[in-house]
Formats: sequence, structure tokens, C-alpha cells
Amino acid sequence: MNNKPRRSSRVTIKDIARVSGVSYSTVSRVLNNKDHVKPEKREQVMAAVNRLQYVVNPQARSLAGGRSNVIGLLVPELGNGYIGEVIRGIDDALTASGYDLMLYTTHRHAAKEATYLRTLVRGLTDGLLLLVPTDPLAYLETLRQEQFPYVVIDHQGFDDFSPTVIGKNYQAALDATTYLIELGHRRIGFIMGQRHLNSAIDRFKGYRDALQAHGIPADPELVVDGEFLQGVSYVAADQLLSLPNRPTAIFASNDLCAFGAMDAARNHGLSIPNDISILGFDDIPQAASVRPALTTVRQPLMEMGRIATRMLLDYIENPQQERERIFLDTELVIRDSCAPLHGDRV
Amino acid sequence: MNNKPRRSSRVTIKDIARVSGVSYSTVSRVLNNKDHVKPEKREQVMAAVNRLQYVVNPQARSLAGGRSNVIGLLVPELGNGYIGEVIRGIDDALTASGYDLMLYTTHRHAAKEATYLRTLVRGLTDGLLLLVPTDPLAYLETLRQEQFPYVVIDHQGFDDFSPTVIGKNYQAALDATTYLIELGHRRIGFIMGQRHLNSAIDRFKGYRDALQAHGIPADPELVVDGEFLQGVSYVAADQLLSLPNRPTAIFASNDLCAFGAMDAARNHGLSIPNDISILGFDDIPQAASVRPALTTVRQPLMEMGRIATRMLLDYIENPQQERERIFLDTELVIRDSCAPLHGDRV
DNA sequence: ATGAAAGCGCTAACAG
DNA sequence: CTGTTAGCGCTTTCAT
Repeated sequence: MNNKPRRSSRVTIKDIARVSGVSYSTVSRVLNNKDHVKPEKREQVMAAVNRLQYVVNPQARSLAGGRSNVIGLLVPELGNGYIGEVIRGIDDALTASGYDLMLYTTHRHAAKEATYLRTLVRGLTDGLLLLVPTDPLAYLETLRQEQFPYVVIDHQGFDDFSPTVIGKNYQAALDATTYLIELGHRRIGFIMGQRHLNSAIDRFKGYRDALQAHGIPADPELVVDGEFLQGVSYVAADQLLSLPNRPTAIFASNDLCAFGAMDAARNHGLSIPNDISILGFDDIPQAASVRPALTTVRQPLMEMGRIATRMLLDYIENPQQERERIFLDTELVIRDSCAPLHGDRV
Repeated sequence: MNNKPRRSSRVTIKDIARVSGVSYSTVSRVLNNKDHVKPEKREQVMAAVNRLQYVVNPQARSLAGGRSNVIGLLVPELGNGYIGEVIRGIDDALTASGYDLMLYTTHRHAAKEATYLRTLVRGLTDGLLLLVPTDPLAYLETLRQEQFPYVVIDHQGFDDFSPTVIGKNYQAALDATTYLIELGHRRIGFIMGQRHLNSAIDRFKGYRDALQAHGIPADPELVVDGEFLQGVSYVAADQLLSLPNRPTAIFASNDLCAFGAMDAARNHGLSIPNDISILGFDDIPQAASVRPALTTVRQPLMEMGRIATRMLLDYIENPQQERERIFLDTELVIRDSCAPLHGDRV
């Protein structure tokens, strides 16, 4: 419980001030790229910085009211490729920026989110990336009032002021379902994501409206809960496949759910796509490597992370910047898990 | 470039000192569980803490010489399930600990690692987890001299003092290769990992020695470079499969490499496992979902992360703690990608 | 057992 | 353009 902290490489701005023969506020100025410092002094300082291998102490900087140069990322959990991809995009955008990343896993625990938020905002981070937050209403308003920079990724609709990056879920689901219909399917099962998420709801609406547009009556039996989880979806799909009049195609709200459905189909002795077509959403890396390769809606996950990060950095640098909401296009990636209704693989 | 930092929820220990009627050094004592504070005062303080929703400012604490309660994680990149699994274990162990996680992606860039290290050690973190570091010799010695707590995960052999958690690579590779031999294979290709990593080398030795133990001559043609990457392995496997006397089985240094080999095999019109057996290493989540499901060596990835984290926290709390090196057992997971030499699927 | 006071390393007014 | 000075919030001697 009690141990000496070891502080290392004790080169501080005072040291480099002494060595380069200027005051240490001047050092601070050049370090922060401020104006009003003679080029030659700037050079002297930089020389000393390099020679002494100086690195700032981010805490001191942040404590003194500067930036910490770290941004926080709140994610529900790490378990699926989806989040990994988004993080890659974030990391990508951060790499050149000089910002570091603090990772917070909330395990979908809303209270935890709120606590994190309070400490984070307390100066540890300069900005926040919220990936599918669980119950953001509780603190988003606070963040806004504090003018604390943040961007929400892949979650939308709980308020009308949060800057957001999200895929066009409705349109994507509409297109995907239409594709299935054009393949001749009319009994199309739907595995729903977490019902409290608008992304899940939008996907459902796309599915529903596509059916309706083609005059296919909605059958409540065909809509089951998958909660964006593979295990839950397995059960859900199993239920679908046990129906007397079972669907000939299943549209899953994300790839994980699609994998669950594939498992269930195999378990029922059904061949994919000959006996049953399965369509996913996200296009996580595994989607291409499962067999049959999954036909799915590709969300530009890395891109989402990258764009959100750029937006955030922009807000940090530039607080006046107008907040925006960005809707990204998706793309139907046709692979091997869907086939025309009566017949051969497509 | 110039913007006001917004500091929020300005409740500091002074506030809670005032409210609870003690000096603020007493508050600090209570907050840090120090002795020499009367139980009743302790209660008063805690009451105020709860009432005012106080949260410490980690930077101030760390600046003043206390702990920051964050640990840093250095990873090469996020691109594969392997690292995701390890991180889950880390996250798991951290969850209850009150420590936060700082994520550093080095992109296998050694210079970047060194820079990170300097700033990290500068007080931002209380300890470091190094996941397959690229060129650690440069700074490990420094870390040790500074008595800075760290644990290396899945990399070993570059020095003899670093605390380490790693799988038994040699034994695992020996067992896996033996399995293939017992299936009747004698021409067994090997896709090598990054040659500068001891984990890759140990796996190779296991392969080599298993062959030798069964009197199978080593054929250099059968050993190709995969660098732990799917793309590179595809090319490597392609080379193997183009051999006049092509192997009947391929042992890949990790699952990603195995996937590359599967792609190559399919491209050669070979059926897995009837025409060619493929065996992987790691058992990342995808391994179970590819078709045919991959027979592979299971490393307890989450467990590795969890154990390493516990060790690290232990070192932080308890600097005298003796450093240890832990070797974890692996397990051959037999699925569908390997079959007896002449014949049906196993 | 507890308070007072001295910084940790840095940024940001404020003078000049 | 540049130096001086006052903290940021907290931990830690050092007294008492």
C-alpha cells in the first residue's frame, strides 16, 4: 500500500531553460508552439531539448491548465472484431497527432460509465470518444454544458446535439432485405440487435419497410432477439428454424448474430446457402473467413473510428467548430452465404 | 492551437477538508488509507467525499509523487484476434483493481517504443505491460534499473531478468508436430513466425525436434517464412504447395498463418483436410469459426493477460516482490482441418 | 493524531 | 519578445 514512486529521467523544462540560457516560460512557449519567440532562441531551446532527451510531463502540463494530450475511449467491451476495427481507425488517426489513448471498458455497465466520465473530464483527457455508450443521456448533457469535446460513434438518436459518426443503418437494412427479396425469398427471418439501441431499431425498420414495399406481410414470428451476441442469436435462430413454416433466409443484425445463425442452421442439418440464406451486418474480419463466406453489409468501421477521431481532435483544437453528425454509406458485400430461393448458389 | 481548458466538477480535497472540518492533509491521509487518523474523522471525511461526489485528480496525485493508478499497455498493433484476447484478460484483471489502462500501439516500430517508454515512465503510468515488444533490449535494462514495474507477455529470452508470462512454445510445437506425424504425415511444411522472436524460434525447434525424433529428415524446402501474418503466409504456403513433392500437412506458426495457408490450399484446388492438413497456433476466436474449423494449439490468451496483470499489480503494490517467469501450458485443440494421411477425415 | 508548508513540472497571465 | 510569478490538486515531510 505504501511504496516510493520512482520518477525517472528528471529532465524538466527548468533544466533545458538553464542549458539553453532562457527563462523557463520561454521554453514552455517553444514547446507549445506559441508565437512571440525569436527564431534563434527557439532553436537554442530545441537543441537543448534534443540533447537532453527531454519529454514533457503530461500530468504537470494538464494540471497547469494545458492539454494532457490524451483522449479517452469508452467501449462496452473488447470481445468482438467490430470494436477492434473501430479502434484501429482511431489509433490510425491518433498516430500522427501526438495524442495518446486511454481505454475504458465499461462492460455495458451504465454506472461505471458515469463514474469514468467524471474522472475523465476532470482533466485526464482532452476529449472523449464514446463507442456505443450504454446509457449516455445521464452524462451527455453534462459534457455538453461543460463544453467538453466528445464524439459518439455508432449510436445516435438519444439527443439532438451530440456530434456523431454512424452508418446509414436504415438504408443499409432496407437494401440488404431487398437483396434477399430479389433472390426470391419471402419468408425472411430477422435477428434483432439490442432493442434499446437506435442502430438496432433502424435496422429493423429497414427490414420491415423493405418487406412492406414488396407487399410481403410482416410476420411477428419471424422477428427474434439476438442482442448483438452470437450465443443469444444461436438460440434465436434455432427458434426460427424450428418454426413449422421456417424462413428461407435470415437477416442478422450483425455478423456475430449471423455466425450464431450459421451454427444453428448447421445444427438443423441445413446447408448454407442452399437450404437457408444468411446475411449479416458489419463485415468484421471473420465474415470473410467463415465458410461459407458471409454475405453482409459492410460498415466502414475503421473509417468510422478515423473520422470520429479527426472530428474530436478538431473540436479540441478548435472549440468554436460547429458540431456535426456524419452518416456514412454502407455497402452490401456479396459472398457465399445467400442464394436464390429455389436453386443453386448464386 | 490555443484554447481554454475546461476543468470541471471542481471539488478538490480542500473543499472536502472544509466541509468535514479537518485539514486537507488529513483528507489526503484518509483517501490513501494511511494510518494515524482517528476513525471518526475518517468517517466525517468519507461522508463529505460521498456527498460532494469527490473524485481525485489523478494527475495532481501523480505529480505530487503518488501513484497515477494507470498502467500502460504496449502492443504492436490491434489487427488480430490474438491481441484482443490478451487485452480482454488484462481488462478483466484490471476491472476490480481501480487501475486504468493506457493503450499504446507501436506498429512494430522500435523507435516509437523507446519514446513511449520514456514518457510513460515519466509518471504517467505506475507500471507497464509489454506485449510482444519489438526491440526491448534497448529499454528493458533501463526499466529494471529504475525499478519500474513491468511484465512482458509472450516474448522471452532476450534477457534473464524480465518478469514474463508466456506459453510453452517448444513443447506445444513438439506435440502438434507429433500429432501430425502420428496421423501418418511425413512431409510436413512449416510456416515460420517472425524470426527474431524467440516464440517463433521455439515453435520451429519443436517442429524440428519432433521430426527428428521420428527419424524424418529435415527438408529446408519445407520451412518458409510467414512472419505471423496472413498475407505473407499465403505466399509462403503457395510456395510450399507448388513444390513438385508438396507437403501433405502444414504446421503454421499461428492461426493467422494457418488462414493464409487455407486460402492458398483452396486456391490450389486442394480440399482441407483430405488433400492437405493444416494446423495452427493460438486458437484465436476465428479458429473455431472458419471452415473447416481449424485444428490448432490453444494458448490461454486471456489467461496470459490476466496473470501478467496480476503480477504487475503485485509488483506495484509490493516492490520487493521477487520477479518471476511463468510458463503456461497449451493444449492441442483437434477440430476439422487435419486428417490421417491416406484417407478420410479424422 | 493532525496541521502547515513545501514542492511535483508545467502553463498562463502580467509586466516590462 | 521575454522573464516573473502565481497557482493547478495533491502527497509528503516536518512540526506540534
